[in-house]
Amino acid sequence: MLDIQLLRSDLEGVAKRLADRGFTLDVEAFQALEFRRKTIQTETQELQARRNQLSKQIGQAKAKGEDATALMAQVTAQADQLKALERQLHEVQARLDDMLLVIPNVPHASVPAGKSAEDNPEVRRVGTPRQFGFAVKDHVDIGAGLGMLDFDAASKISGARFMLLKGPLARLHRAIAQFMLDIHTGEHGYTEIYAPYLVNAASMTGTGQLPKFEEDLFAVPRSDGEKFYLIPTAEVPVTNIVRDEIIAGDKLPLKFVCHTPCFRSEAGSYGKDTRGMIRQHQFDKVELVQITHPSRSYELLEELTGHAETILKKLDLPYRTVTLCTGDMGFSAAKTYDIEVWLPGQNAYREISSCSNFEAFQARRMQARFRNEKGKTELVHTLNGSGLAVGRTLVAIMENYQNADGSVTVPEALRPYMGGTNAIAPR
RNA sequence: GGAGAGAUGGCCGAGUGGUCGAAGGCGCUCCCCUGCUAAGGGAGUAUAGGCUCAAAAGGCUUAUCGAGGGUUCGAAUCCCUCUCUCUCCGCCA
Repeated sequence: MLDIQLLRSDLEGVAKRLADRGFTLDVEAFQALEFRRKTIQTETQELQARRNQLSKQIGQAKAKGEDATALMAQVTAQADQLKALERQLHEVQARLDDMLLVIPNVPHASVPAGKSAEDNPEVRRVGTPRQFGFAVKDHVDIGAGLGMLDFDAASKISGARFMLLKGPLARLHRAIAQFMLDIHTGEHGYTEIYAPYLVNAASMTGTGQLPKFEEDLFAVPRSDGEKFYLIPTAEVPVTNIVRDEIIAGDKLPLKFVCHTPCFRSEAGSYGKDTRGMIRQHQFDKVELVQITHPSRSYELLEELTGHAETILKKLDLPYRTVTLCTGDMGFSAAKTYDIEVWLPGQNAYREISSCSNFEAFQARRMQARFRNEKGKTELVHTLNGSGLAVGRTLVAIMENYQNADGSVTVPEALRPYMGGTNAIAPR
């Protein structure tokens, strides 16, 4: 959520910056609502002040044993009008809130302008794609050849966009997550979190998934008529740890790492990535979250992105990092780096991590604050990034470490997690 | 699933219809005293808004005692609904 003060003071400027990311801010509608709010609020508060004053006098009069009926009549006379105004004010403020909740974040000044993914500048490229002396297969064929990746069973059990792993490949999937958690906790100073996979609407609103993107989420009904939402990323439960909290300034930054399954309906992505495990309704991810002092959030975004990249370096997977341009950024982000891993089966770099600084956008929705140097409360900045998507890391390993005989070499860093196994071979 | 208790400021805790944004304590900040330490004395210390002001300072004002609704001239206090927490019983990985 943007600061309403910013909209009041620089509406045209905000509209212009939002236009860069393809969002049209309805300036007239905002101004009209603001004008109404101002008028009604002023009038309401005047009547409230009058009521409070008269009520006080009534109290004093009664204490002295005097007759207060005249004063009471005065309050009664304006009661209906006040009630009507309070109701209107309530309604206008709710509408203003609704409007604010669906306005995306303003891109940071360092974000390059652009319309789509094609305009994302590359920041760096690390590692060299391997030369294969044989015809490379994609992970679907490799998995089928191994007899350890079964989409038929998954579609029988659940439907499209699910997968089932077996044997050593399932273990490799588990090993990847364990490895990532160990690196981030042991070398990067993150605290491991285990969090709920079902969350309430307030949490989803806090991080920005609601109210605008409900169709992207899975939900389960509750007996009380409300619903639980399945988390689309650990960002949601983990960032909401600090919702409605005031954190001591010297505790910042908070650094959390959390491995969870992620559930996405993938509405509107029909036909995209239908082959393989690139785009699933359920996938695992190790997520990094930082809660920071506003003055350090951009510095820490670089650091966090580096933490995610470390995993790829340790796995010896070639990748590149791009800055998302204004037109390609997510709703809540002020700046995002995508890390893309090389997939020989697709002959392309594909997203495996997305690292963002949300500035105070989520913090304002969540009322997540800290006590600053002056002892005043101030909104924190929130950051997060995948460190990394587990399923896509598995894909990358299968494709980059494939051998001519259909086996897959286990990257050295993962062997301790695989009981010392060097390779996964067809059985 | 059944029965009961509770939710107040950064924290603890008082407050059952009137001048209560809220006693007291702790914590924190500043000052004083004391030749270290410890102790003592004083002052201050919630948040979010609105209007005003060129801006800042300031001034006026509203809301907030788990959430929402209601009663009342007036609600932390009374009524209703909901949420959450705790205790006991039952069930359970």
